[in-house]
Amino acid sequence: MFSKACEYAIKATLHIAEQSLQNKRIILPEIAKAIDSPVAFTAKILQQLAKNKIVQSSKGPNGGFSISEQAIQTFKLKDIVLAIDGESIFTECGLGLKKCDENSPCPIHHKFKSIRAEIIDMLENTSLKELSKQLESGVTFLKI
Amino acid sequence: MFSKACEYAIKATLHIAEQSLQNKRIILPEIAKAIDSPVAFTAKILQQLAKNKIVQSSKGPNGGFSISEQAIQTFKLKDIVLAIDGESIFTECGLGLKKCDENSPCPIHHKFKSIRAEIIDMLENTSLKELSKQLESGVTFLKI
DNA sequence: ATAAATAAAGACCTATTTATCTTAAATAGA
DNA sequence: TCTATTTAAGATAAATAGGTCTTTATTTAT
Ligand code: FES
Ligand code: FES
Repeated sequence: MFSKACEYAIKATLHIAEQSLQNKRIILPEIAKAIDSPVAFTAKILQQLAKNKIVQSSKGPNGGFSISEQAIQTFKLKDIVLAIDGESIFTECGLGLKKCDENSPCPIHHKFKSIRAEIIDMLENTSLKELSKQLESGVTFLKI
Repeated sequence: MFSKACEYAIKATLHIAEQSLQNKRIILPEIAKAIDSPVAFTAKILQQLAKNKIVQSSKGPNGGFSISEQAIQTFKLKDIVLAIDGESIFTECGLGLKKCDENSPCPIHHKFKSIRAEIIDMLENTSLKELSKQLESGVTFLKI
């Protein structure tokens, strides 16, 4: 469903959010450890998230990554997916036709459309808050 | 959702089915043309479909590919997807955890589970018959 | 038998994604 | 100001997915 980069992006963002809810900054190597991801690749992804104002980065001692309470409440999964994977998941044909078009539908268009609608609904309506709270309370996990 | 190979596999199979419903064999270059796919790559995919007994191939003049009426009625999308992409779509964690496990769910597990169930339902319950009939009657398309 | 038409098989190439490495920039604190 | 700590940026490398090419095997018709 998502690229590896996007998977890491979601996990990293949620881990940062979990820490930020406790007013803690967190540095790259600890993020990578928490989500079981390659450090340097994670750095690239966090750069992109920072450029997209989803996370905030700061350099130097006591630096690291954080997310504002405001952002945790307003950003949805959709925002991360758009920032990393673009809009393909929202628009593309399930069989790879050049365009997903109601007027020349592929064989699975109608069935795929409703599944895609569910995916979009999930991405649009799932907030970072909700997911990071669950992480904090220990009912969900970011690795193994 | 599917690999490129799997997309081609589904389209090729449906085109062959459409032809077989009219008792026509069809040769590789015509399949590739009908589904707008690279010929040599399509050949590889058809080989795999033939090994998995989803399509039938025959060599030599008047050779080509076909599917039995029986197969058209009994095979589902699921069979093609399993043959080409394996079972990952049916089992893997939406965030790439090593295992999708109810007992240590990732943050999107519960939401993803229901979407995945819909996908599986679609793949298990959509027969080649149904889709190739729609193609034959011109309400769906395999390219552009 | 021979030639033509077809798919099968396997080696090869290319593009994209995933991942790493090296250097630079910024910041905090001594 | 100097050093340590952190992210940013960009070049590079490795792995995977996507795609091609060449040769072989099989079949049909002449
Ligand atoms: S045309 Fe294929 S999903 Fe819409
Ligand atoms: S654990 Fe991630 S989808 Fe089940």
